[in-house]
Amino acid sequence: MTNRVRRTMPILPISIVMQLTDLTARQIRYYEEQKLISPARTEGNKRMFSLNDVDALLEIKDYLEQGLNVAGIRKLYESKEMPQNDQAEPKTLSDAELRSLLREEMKHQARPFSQASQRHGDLSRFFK
Amino acid sequence: MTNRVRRTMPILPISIVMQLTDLTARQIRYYEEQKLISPARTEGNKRMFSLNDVDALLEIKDYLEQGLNVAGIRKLYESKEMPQNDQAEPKTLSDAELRSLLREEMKHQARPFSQASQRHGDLSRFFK
DNA sequence: AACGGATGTTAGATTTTCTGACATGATTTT
DNA sequence: AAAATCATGTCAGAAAATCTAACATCCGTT
Repeated sequence: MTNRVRRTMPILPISIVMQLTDLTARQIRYYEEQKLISPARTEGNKRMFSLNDVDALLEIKDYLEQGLNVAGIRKLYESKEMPQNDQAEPKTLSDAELRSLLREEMKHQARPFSQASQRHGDLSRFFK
Repeated sequence: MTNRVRRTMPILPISIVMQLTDLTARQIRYYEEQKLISPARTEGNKRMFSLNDVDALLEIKDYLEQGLNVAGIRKLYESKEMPQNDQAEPKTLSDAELRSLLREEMKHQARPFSQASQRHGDLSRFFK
């Protein structure tokens, strides 16, 4: 529980997140606009990122490099973060959607995404 | 070594350090002026703090509350940090190199750290 | 009472970040 | 091939965060 607090506490300004992820501010803001992340804001409206946010960004970056597009990543997250809500199905991907995702995958000869999503996402290794 | 990198990497703006330590900006700047800490600076001259810096501030706060004054704390540190191995941080690493190093480590599933820090600041309250 | 140490407060300058708009190269769709 | 879409670059103007420097204040000591 305390752990969750630690990793979700917003402590990093965008400049540092840029360094940590090698993403531009433009990219980070775009991913937020596309609902892939939801960084906190200061009273003055500045974005402030948690360790979890950085993990997510690294994962997003990874997916993009493997050929997925933002929409696909969003779908992944939507279906992944459903286990909470056991109402009906975790919103299954339509055939068309799935085909689109898979086509992207094959094009870039990427591994199945079950792997990538597990590899990254542990920035806490940076810190003690 | 990597552990040292993690804890010395400047990632926190003063506003966050204020929250983490319950110190005012004035206090933090004063302690720097008095050579108790040496936070990094951005290109634009903004202070950027490491986890070690925060630990140090918590320790300083503790000492002050116990009745020591700044001069006394400085003396303490001067005699404590005499040990020869204090050139452990090769100042030759560029920021880019550091970041790349850290990212590499992350990809390769770095193992947990072991080394105990000399300081006993309780930042670990916040981070794993 | 005067002094020095630690902190508060304020002002003006500079840096950082923000949003919004438009530009661009690469694909995909029509 | 033209048009549309995606992800990102870039720029401008505004607002927020931070900086230094100076002066003020509170509180123990001398």
